[in-house]
Amino acid sequence: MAWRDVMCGELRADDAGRRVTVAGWADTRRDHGGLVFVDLRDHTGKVQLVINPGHSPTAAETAHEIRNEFVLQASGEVVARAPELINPNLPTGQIELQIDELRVLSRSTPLPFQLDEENVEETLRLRYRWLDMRTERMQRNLRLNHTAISAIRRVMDERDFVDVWTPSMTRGTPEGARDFLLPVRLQPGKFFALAQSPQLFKQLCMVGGIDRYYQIATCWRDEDLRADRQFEFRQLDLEMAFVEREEVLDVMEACVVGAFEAAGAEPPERPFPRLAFDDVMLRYGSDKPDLRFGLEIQDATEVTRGSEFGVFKNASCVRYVVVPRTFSRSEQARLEELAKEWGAKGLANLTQISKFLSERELEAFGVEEGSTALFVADEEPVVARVLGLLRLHLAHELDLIDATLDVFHWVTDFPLFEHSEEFGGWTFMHHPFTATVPGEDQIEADPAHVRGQHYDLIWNGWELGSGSIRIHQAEVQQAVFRVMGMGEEEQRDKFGFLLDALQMGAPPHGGFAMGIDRFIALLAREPDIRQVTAFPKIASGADPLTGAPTPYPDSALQELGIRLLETQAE
RNA sequence: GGGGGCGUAGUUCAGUUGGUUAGAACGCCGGCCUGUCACGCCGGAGGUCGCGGGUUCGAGUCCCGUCGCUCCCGCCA
Repeated sequence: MAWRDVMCGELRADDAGRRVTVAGWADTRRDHGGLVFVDLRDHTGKVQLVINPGHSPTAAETAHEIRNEFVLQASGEVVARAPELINPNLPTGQIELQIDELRVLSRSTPLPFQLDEENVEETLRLRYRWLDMRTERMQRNLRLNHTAISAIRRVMDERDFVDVWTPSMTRGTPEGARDFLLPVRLQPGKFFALAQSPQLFKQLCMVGGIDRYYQIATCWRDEDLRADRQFEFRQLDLEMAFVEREEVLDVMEACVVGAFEAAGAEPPERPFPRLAFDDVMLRYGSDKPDLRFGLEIQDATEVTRGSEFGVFKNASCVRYVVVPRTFSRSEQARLEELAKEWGAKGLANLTQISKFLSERELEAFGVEEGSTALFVADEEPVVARVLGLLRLHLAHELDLIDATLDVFHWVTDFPLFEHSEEFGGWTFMHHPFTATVPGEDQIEADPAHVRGQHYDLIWNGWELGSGSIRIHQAEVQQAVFRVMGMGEEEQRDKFGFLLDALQMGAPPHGGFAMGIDRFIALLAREPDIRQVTAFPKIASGADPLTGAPTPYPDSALQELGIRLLETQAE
């Protein structure tokens, strides 16, 4: 006999009279001594079981044993409830099951936390994730995860993308994020790296004539964990041959809209706005600005050139935000303290420095009564970053964000290179495979001003992902490597296979990679990706469920040619 | 590597200027209960106040250290 022939949440008034068998978890029991009520739950919902000793004495005897989260199988007749007994809070509330057979399939010890309790400490939820997964929230999130990915796969299918599997164990990329290293017994002293992304493999697929590649690819990066970052995460990774930027953006927008529709949410309007990097850095101080609120940054550098105010006079960049309220002395001090934490030398309030400023300057700022202008003067990147973070901080603190909005936009026209203090030279801003927006001849002549055909997708200030049109000519790729200070030998060593491929008939191509987990967290209205991940790690980098990572015996390490430092050995 | 927050019963929390036996709700255990649906009523068990040290006649409360969790900065091509 089948374990069940109907799901708990499916029964309705017109099922009255049917004899059914249901199975699921005891959500709540109300034991009246004689009569016992049990709300039986599965992922579709709950249904009330009525166990009446007059109707079935053996079932009633079993019913008194039931505790929370026991797994039960129950058979009986679907009975319409009398009008005064209907429960309007339950979709199945018009009926109940009059039970004549009841089996306990599995018992449960008392739980470490109650499933309906809110604010349970997350580490405890993760330690017992199998319980947490029974909650409506986690059921909804994990199913949304599936729904969204299914919708995206449909978009990919419709557009003739081919799902190609690429290796997880690959060659390290020391320039990027920190690699997870993987020692290998057959090659002692050498390491694979877990793929940070399938970037180079998908480009090789283009050279290989796949034409349109995609993959829901797992990626690994050994960096600190955050609300939007885990060690391992999934990307919608795609690449297209013979393609222009707009075609890539069109595919990505179709994926986003497709996922929204599948989730039953109101999709954002297409096309998403395209904003230039220089523009967003100036106005929002970030390359992933949250556009759900204003507080735009204003530039004052022209006006303050030659200012009497020393702080302004000596700064290469002066910018400010106007906040529609005033701040107390202590509030101002707190903001300045934050600005310093973010790297500014100070945070000037117009009312406090006005006596140092000229008429011309004061007029140019034109701040209204009841508003506050906050200035940062420094090198341009510092000013942008600090005001960008200040803008976000104030928006949260002053509750300026309309949480019902979904603002998608693209950021385009990124610089190809940025100057690196750390390396004392040029380094790429996103990755070194991005094609330029004309001006290949400028790559070496004027690296500071070369723009890459790179684009980021932003949702409410979260970077969902990025892509670019790639370099498909070996000479151009080598020019980029040279700007980064990479000699011929190093190029061959690290990227010889790519350069070889680019010399054997590489089509123009481009693509994108979107962080699926971030996307789904936002779609689920969750504050972090752990809430949409079945078994995430906590911020310390451990898995509270399995206890991983764990030490290994010396014998295993020896086989891999690894010896721990004394400080690490237990 | 740096900064902020938190840590009291199984869970979520309260705990006054430092003062007698550290409380509540839910959960758990026992009893009663045939129309409840967050069932109700009666009774009960349950605490290394994260850990270590200090100040004090006296510390959950103050100080120092440490551990854990968390958010942010750095980092994340």
